[in-house]
Amino acid sequence: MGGRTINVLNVAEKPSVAKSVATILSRNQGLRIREGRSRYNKIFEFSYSIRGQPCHMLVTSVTGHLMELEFDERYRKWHSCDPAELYHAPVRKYVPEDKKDIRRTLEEEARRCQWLVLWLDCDREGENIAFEVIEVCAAVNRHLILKRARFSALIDREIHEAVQNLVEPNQWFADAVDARQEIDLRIGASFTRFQTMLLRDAFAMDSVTDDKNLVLSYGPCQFPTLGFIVERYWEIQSHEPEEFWTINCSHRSDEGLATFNWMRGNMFDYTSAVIIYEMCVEEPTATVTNVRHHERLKYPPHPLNTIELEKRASRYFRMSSEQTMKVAEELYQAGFISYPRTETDTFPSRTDLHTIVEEQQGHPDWGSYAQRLLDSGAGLWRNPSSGGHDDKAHPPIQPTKFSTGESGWREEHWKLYELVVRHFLACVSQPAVGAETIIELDIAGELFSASGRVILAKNYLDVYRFESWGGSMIPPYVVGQQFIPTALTLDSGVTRPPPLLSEADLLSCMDKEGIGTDATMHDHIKKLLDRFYATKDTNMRFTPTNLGESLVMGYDDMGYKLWKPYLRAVMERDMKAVSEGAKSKAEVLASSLQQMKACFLDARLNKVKLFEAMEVFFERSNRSGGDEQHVAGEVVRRCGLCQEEDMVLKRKPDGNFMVGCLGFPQCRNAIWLPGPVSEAAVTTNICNICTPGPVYKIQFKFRLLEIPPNYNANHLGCIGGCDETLIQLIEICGTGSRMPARGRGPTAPSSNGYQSNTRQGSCIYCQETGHSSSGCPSQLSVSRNARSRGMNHHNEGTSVSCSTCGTPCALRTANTANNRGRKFYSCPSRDCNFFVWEDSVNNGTGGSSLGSNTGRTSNASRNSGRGRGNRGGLHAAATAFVSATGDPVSGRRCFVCGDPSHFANGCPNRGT
DNA sequence: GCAAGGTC
Repeated sequence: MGGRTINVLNVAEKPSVAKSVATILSRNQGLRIREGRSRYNKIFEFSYSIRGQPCHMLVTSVTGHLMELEFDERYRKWHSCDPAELYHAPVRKYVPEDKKDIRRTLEEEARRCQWLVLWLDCDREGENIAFEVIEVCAAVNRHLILKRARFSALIDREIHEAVQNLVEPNQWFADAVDARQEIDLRIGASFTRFQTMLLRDAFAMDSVTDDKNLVLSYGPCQFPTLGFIVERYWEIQSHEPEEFWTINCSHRSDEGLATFNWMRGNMFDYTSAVIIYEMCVEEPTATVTNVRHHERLKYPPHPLNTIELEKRASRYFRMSSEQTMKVAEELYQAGFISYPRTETDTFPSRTDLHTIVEEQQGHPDWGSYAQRLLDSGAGLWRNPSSGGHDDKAHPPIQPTKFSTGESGWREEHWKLYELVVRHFLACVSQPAVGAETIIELDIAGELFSASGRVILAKNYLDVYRFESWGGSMIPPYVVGQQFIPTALTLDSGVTRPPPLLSEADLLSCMDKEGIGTDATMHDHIKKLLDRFYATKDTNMRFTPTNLGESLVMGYDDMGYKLWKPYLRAVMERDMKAVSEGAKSKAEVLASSLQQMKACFLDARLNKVKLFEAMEVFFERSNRSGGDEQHVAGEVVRRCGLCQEEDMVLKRKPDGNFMVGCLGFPQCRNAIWLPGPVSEAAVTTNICNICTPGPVYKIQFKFRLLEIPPNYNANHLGCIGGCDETLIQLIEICGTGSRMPARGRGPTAPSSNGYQSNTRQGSCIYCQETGHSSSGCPSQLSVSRNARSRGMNHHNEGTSVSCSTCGTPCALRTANTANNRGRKFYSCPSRDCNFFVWEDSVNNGTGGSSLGSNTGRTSNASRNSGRGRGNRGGLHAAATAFVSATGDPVSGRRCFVCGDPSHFANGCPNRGT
């Protein structure tokens, strides 16, 4: 090799990498810097030798993608074409306006170079950007020789090795991204245009926003993210509290107080709990059966990556992920922390951890801790653990410059810098050490246990002030020791639904299901807020808006998983196949676009489902103009709800029949007819049972294949409530409509149009289990108006407000073994524990068998939902069997009625 | 006026 000097154009993904590469390769010798056409992307120049070839090196950068994908001009305008055409409309890549100056720099420099070396990040997106750079440069210099530098970190050895071992750019990687971009664009644009144009003007959405240009966007990342929020919301709505019982024991001695928990945990059968409890009270002597001591370690966190930074900032400082990334970016730009967009939670082995700690020694708050870390005699140092993720591009987030705070910093800068530093110091520290004691008791054959913990060494907890480790003292006990408990109580509680999703929960869901990347997750969350699909409360928890819930409900009723993460997962698999050469880009594009187009066309055919879902929450707008004309039909009877208009038989555009009030949308009385109806016509035959009359009978024809064999295809039926055949067919086959019930849990099947109607054992009208549909008090007529926000299918009114927080409480129906059918009010607010049985409100006792309105489980037990065996706190629950003197033995009396002449299991007043 | 992905 050797010979005359060649010009080499080096291009990095961002200015900071260009600077690092240039600094490392030039060894800071003879490095010249000049301006490019764009403000941020400088050009570095120096001499270098690649495998003996003398080179004049020019190092510059882009800022991420240089190009965007867009439809051809003819398809840009929303009304320019049918959205279905967007699945095959021509697309092209172009350099957007704000990137044109970068393109000019590349063109100008490429003209005078012989080689182009691509220093883009070594991931799929980076490879794709590499080809964008190639496209621009090769267009002005056909003779350019193209090379790719592969590096995994910006350190000397890696960079020098990379430049001496240049490889070919990887077309497969770039193709995978091309496919992803095209699929995202076509699906996103087609569904967004479709649902925006369909719904925006059809419904009065002033309650959502005054913005007349509201866009109802659909995206393969934003919708699954919304789906997580809605799903949790539904789970909460459909939660049925279950009453449970547990025995608590406490013992106060000169040494202090010990609280023992029943080892059976929570028992859901009242009678069994009472019987066991009475056995304990009859023989209350406690014998200590076991005393165990052992050492416990609490480990520091793994090195910090983006998602953990976002989650922790949300938990510790209540910062949104979007805000966190903005502030982290600013700290990064100013050089205080390392690159904040990283998946890596493992320090590369060559990281000089000691130097980073040394830099922090002078800090007034954590400087002395840093000094202790460096003192080998203190034994505080520990080599950091590995979280097991490495994106091969960036290290974990760590401090890169010492600061005691800068004049331009806001509170968020302070907090985030402190988090990054303390997190780093924690990572290289020993775990906290605790001594735990567990004491086990036997009372009448029942086992109880208590535990205590003493922290022996705080270690990393000294610097990581965001975490704590509760220590609780427990008096000493010895095996064989006996005592009479100070209190032995039978306490009750009810299971609580899980909480709304927090921002940290949401990020975890997205991470787990592969929705978005660490650099974009916060964007998707913000988009949901910007689009009015969800709101975030002061506790950083997300609730879907009516709009968000309607959209998910609509697609769910079509039976589509468009709001689930599967679509993205399939796409991710396809991308992987393309990047490995197992499938071609064209293959993946053709198959997934064909599938998505079919899905789109089908969704459009079923658009009535979206309408119905929207009708649950929104009034029809006058502007609707009749996109969804209801065909006027024949009168069946007078509307019993508004008593002003007639109910008429209609066939919906999807082919299903219903009887609806002509007063729609003011009156929403509607009766949905069985799905298998193929024809229906109102006759002059008047039902002689149903009142108020007249109710005209309808001649039905059913599709034989869709109904059970013992039913006839032809049926003269009545919709007034007397017709068992009709009721049974609706129960068996479902209606053509979505059901009035919400609160569907994740287990609800939805593979066919009838799924929500075929659940066993519950009434199809009101979804309650206490009666069958033929005995439903609402009969066939269900007012869709009742299905408003915040009321689930158990709601019967909102006449009680929470005495704790004032929130109106829904009246619901219990479905527990002991209280089936019994009504109760419970506060919908997450942090409120208000609960009261309706009968105790009505008879003026104000309390319930739970002893008080606050007999709730604690926060700690909520996450487990129906958590059998959960030991959540029950401290405020009924205290049933402790005498005034504190001696349980002398105070023996029936738990149920208080009579000392018998126990609860023989009580004549006890319910079953 | 649509997506998601880079990054400033």
